[in-house]
Amino acid sequence: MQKHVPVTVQATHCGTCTLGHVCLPVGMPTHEVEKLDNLVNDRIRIPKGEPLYHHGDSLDALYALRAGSMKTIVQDAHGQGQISGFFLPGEIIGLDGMGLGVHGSSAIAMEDSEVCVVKLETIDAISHQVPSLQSQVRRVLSQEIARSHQVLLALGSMRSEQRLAAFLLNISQRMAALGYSPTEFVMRMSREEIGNHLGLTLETISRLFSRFAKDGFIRVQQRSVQLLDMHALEQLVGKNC
Amino acid sequence: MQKHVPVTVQATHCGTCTLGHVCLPVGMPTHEVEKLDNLVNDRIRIPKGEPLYHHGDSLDALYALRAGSMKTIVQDAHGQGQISGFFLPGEIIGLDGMGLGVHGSSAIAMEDSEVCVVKLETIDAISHQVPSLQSQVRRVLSQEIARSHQVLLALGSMRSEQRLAAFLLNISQRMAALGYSPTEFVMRMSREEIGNHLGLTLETISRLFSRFAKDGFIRVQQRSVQLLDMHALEQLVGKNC
DNA sequence: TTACTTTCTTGATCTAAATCATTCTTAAGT
DNA sequence: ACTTAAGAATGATTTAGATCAAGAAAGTAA
Repeated sequence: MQKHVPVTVQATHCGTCTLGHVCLPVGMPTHEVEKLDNLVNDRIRIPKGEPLYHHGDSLDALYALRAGSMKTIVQDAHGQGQISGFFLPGEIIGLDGMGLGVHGSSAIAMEDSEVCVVKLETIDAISHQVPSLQSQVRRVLSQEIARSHQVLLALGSMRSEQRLAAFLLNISQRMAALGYSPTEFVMRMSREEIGNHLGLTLETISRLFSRFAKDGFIRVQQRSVQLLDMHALEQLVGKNC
Repeated sequence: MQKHVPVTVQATHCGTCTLGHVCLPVGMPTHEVEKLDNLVNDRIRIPKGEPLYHHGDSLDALYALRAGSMKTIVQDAHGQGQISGFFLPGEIIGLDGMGLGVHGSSAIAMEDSEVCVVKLETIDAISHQVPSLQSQVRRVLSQEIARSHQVLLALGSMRSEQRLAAFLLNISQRMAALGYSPTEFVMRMSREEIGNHLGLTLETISRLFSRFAKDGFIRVQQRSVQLLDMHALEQLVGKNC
């Protein structure tokens, strides 16, 4: 399934990776990060639209998104799926299904992307020398839980406009963490994908974008968004009425 | 916040606990489970309606539900929360927020309950002797992710009747895992709580129960439910039309 | 028992968002 | 450039589920 294009010659180590401050090693002291040289078993390039893995594939590794962006889709038995998350560089993919050893979702590249492959057995091996690694893995796992709880909150108890506002603010925050502008960014996903993720239709998303723009909250041009009034968006999410 | 009622005298160990086959030690060889004697630091009784922890409380342990049932609530900034999950004996609570060290949700007992307290540092300490413990923790964490992805799927892409059917089947499955009847059980939660969890109102839940009963899928009497036609419920969840 | 509270059911009405339908944009291929 | 296709905006209509409202059960306390 996967297109293995191991970028071997000049293998990047966690110690030298520019994403260290947002990826798996977040918060680890520098001298510990340096011990993670052999953590990444492989790096894979995934062309736009191609899967990193599919629902049902067996699993023995997790993936750190190094470049590009991906989406994960939870498959419904007989229907089309629900997009459970969008991923930006430095974020970890493939955390569900670690229990059963089988992926519970599919991961698709939204643009040409590259991931670092971290095998579970490698994690266990390295954590003999670097005990804090285990807690790092726990951290990203629990972050993923917290993340999906936030989506749950949106889907379960927010109205359409609140969902989109919360979504935009979330993207903004993650862009900022990557060092990009929190107020101006290009979204890699279509209206339909946003709608799917938020439990709405593409028409509703489109209308909301227009309305937010009319109200002066944002400026939209295709997939590039500019947040003009983040406070208004925050207020929108906050109010339960 | 917590009512510590350490059941000290005859402390129960994982090795002798009857929930071993569904709880943290699932799948571990017996001789390894025996080494978990000191895993449980404490046991706490939580009376009905009382919190085990609250959103924002600092966190240094996770909890294994030993008896009773609990619900976890994700708090919205200004409004009331969304019930992110219902928990049965043997299930692990408090997995979100492990990253930040702060609980991202609140856990409330739905009936008089008892939990085993497992401190994170104890886990790390014991995993020196029992290396497989780390992967057990990873397993429950990723299970929690998978679980909340299922809820996400329900909230994002199912109609009301499908959500309730999926919910009933899920409870059924977990009751079966505990050795109870999969077709006849008493639910600890109110219509309102079910509705909240599924992103619906209590009226809708009530109407759906009535309709399912009329259609011969189930029999309901207050909170005790009997699944008469599980196949019909499965079909209902499956069809996307 | 009675009174009282909480939970549940059922009906009537309303509304947010879905669906259906059409035009407009932008991008991609020949 | 022209042609075709995919994505997006916007209007018209429908509908699933919310909201409003009123009783009926069931549990609890006096």
